[in-house]
Amino acid sequence: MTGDASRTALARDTGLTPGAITRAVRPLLEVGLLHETGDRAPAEGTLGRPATVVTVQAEAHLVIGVKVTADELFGVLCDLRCRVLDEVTVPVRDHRPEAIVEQITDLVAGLRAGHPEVGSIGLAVSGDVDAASGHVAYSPFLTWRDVPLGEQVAERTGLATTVENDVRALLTGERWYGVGRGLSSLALVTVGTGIGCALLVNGQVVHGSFGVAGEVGHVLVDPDGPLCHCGNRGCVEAIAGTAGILERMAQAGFGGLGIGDVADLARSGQPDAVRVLADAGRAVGTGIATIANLLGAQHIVITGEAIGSSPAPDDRGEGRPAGDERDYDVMDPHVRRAFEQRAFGSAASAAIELRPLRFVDWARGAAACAVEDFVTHYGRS
Amino acid sequence: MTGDASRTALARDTGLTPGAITRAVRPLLEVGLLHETGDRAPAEGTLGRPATVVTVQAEAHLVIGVKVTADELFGVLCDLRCRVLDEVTVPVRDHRPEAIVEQITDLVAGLRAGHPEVGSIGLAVSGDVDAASGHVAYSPFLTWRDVPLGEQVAERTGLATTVENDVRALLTGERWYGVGRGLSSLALVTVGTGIGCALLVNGQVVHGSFGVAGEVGHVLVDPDGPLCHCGNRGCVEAIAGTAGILERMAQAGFGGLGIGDVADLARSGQPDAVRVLADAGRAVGTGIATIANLLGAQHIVITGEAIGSSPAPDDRGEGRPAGDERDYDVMDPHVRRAFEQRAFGSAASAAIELRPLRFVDWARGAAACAVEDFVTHYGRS
DNA sequence: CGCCTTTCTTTGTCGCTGTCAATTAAGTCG
DNA sequence: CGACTTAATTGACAGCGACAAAGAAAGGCG
Repeated sequence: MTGDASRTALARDTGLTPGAITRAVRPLLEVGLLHETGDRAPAEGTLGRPATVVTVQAEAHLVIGVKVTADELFGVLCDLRCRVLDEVTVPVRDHRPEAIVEQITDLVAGLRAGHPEVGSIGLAVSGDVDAASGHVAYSPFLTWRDVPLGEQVAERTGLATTVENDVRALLTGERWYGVGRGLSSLALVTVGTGIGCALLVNGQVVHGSFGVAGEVGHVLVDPDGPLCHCGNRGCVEAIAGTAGILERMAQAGFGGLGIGDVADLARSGQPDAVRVLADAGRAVGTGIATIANLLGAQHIVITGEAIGSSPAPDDRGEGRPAGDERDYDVMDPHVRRAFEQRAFGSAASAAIELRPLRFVDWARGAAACAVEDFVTHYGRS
Repeated sequence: MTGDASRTALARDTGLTPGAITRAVRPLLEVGLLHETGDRAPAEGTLGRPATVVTVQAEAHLVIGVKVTADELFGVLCDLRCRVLDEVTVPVRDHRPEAIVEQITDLVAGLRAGHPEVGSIGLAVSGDVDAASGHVAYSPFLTWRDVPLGEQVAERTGLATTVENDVRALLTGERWYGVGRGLSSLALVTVGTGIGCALLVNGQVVHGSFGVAGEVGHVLVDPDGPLCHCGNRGCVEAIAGTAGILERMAQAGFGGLGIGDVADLARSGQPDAVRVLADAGRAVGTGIATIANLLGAQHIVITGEAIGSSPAPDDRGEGRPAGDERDYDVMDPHVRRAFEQRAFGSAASAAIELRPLRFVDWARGAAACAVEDFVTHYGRS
């Protein structure tokens, strides 16, 4: 799955005959998408002819991924293995579609300079995205409705362009290049300002019949809970989203705090902060258990601003930079306890994993969508 | 999708060339699985050569479906279109695996008599079923663990045998032969003793990584709600399952009632019954909204003992037979209101449909699984 | 050292599917 | 009747993959 394997191993993994592999591999070697490493495979000690390892020539085709928000554009240049070769951030001046298309075009031109191998673009946008047509049906943050973003960027750049919802793009990245490798059932939950989610079921990303899916943020946790922006009470997001947490702290007399301050207060034992973040953790855990119960998810990845961006959270609670938005570490035990309590039967076997998230990861997800498209459409049209 | 179509129509629907259809259809005509009706297709008024309609010869291959419970076996004889040709019910004397296999063998022999076209069997069992291997991993009601039911029945009867979880079997029947025809996203919710659910996502039935999926009965509705047998409080099933409803009525001083009595009381305006069933309806509606929010289900079918078995509920509330278990009609407005309230954005576009359910439908679902297996495996081995 | 065994890889042959582009079939309409 | 229209069939061909035999590249061993 990493792209390094002997032909025999490929035959075994794919269920095809060695002969079929030879024939499938040859043209790809010729165009340079694969190449043989000098390595002789399973090292020493074995009899017989040593296997020659073939691997993807990751630099043969480069892609650009862009995460589009109303404030900034995050762009990355990736190779076929979705390794980030270059990255750039651009503030958004004007978030009308034409202006964004213009800025994306410039950003792409910049990343593309000196890299003629760039062949496709992936764009990640929050909201209701129709990946098939490349249209952004509705994006609240950008205040867009039915924008043919894919077509426009493809026309301006001359590159094949894929558009996808941002969380689903992140899931795609994780599924092919992250912890989700080889899994056919995966849920990716983002915890931060909002509580988002993208789902992989039976090896396929769930898009939802009406463009809506994975709305774990609006799972009910407490009918007497705080009011959510969706109009209901007690949604996961109303309890565990940043705004909800700050609101409840303000009600307890702690106005004007940042989420990092709340986490710090909780770490130092302040009862209101401890209670509010415990409630938030239970809400997230309940949402995750609901996913596990309904879908039988094999693996659940939690990520988002609340997790932070460095691999291991600093457990000492000191030396943390000002404005740090991490609060998940405080919530985590409550998340897990609520999950274990509410997961039904063997649904509790789902593995929960934390994954720090940097902003480039969103862009990398977009790039992963572009790679996926390139790989699946290769050879056609 | 009903099996009646001209070759041209098939070509359009499948995306294949007319020529490919001709070649695909011919051998099936020869073995008698398809046949040409004399009809000339799109009736009058059109130019050109009239199309000849081909249709499945439903009687060419018959299947037997059996729903296995700890009390009774329900068996049906179906044709390839899953129309029920014969049905039989047998009380279960002894629910140990060997005894059940024995009874299934007898039941099959009875339905099979005089029908040499019978070629496969479908078995529907509640609990954790591994459809791939035909093993019943765990069935609480039958108190079975890891029973190789498929193998045993296949050996005894000499017929290809498919085993599936009962609710998923019902979904399969609905998906191919019921309201779900042509849909790629469907949720089937059963309301009665328990609250069950099976899900179709991206055209595939969700089995869950650990054999658990669709547990909408254990979605949280109210953290202060009644205790559920799963150990938590306020699950949908604890509030809207038959046992939960009766329990709450008993707490209000109405002990010893049946579910039909509760419904009748509610219809006559008795406040406790009205409240208890309204709570139940809201719980079901919340569960359904959760499915819609997470999966973007296109269509939701509600069925189960609570719906009753005749096509249209008798609205006058009189002349109902004693012991009628229908209570859903009282719950329905609350279900819909809760659904509309909690469905997020366009997830509310999901169509909700009621479907009366007779016990033979369960068996027919099992038959549908057998037909599905026959169709997909036809031509191999 | 040369031959044997083992394992990986390639290649020739074949069948299956499905496309493409005629060709044939069966109607309607003027 | 002949032009037109749509349906169905057919032959030629291409792609994919199975199967089996052959070739290649090692190590072991007499």
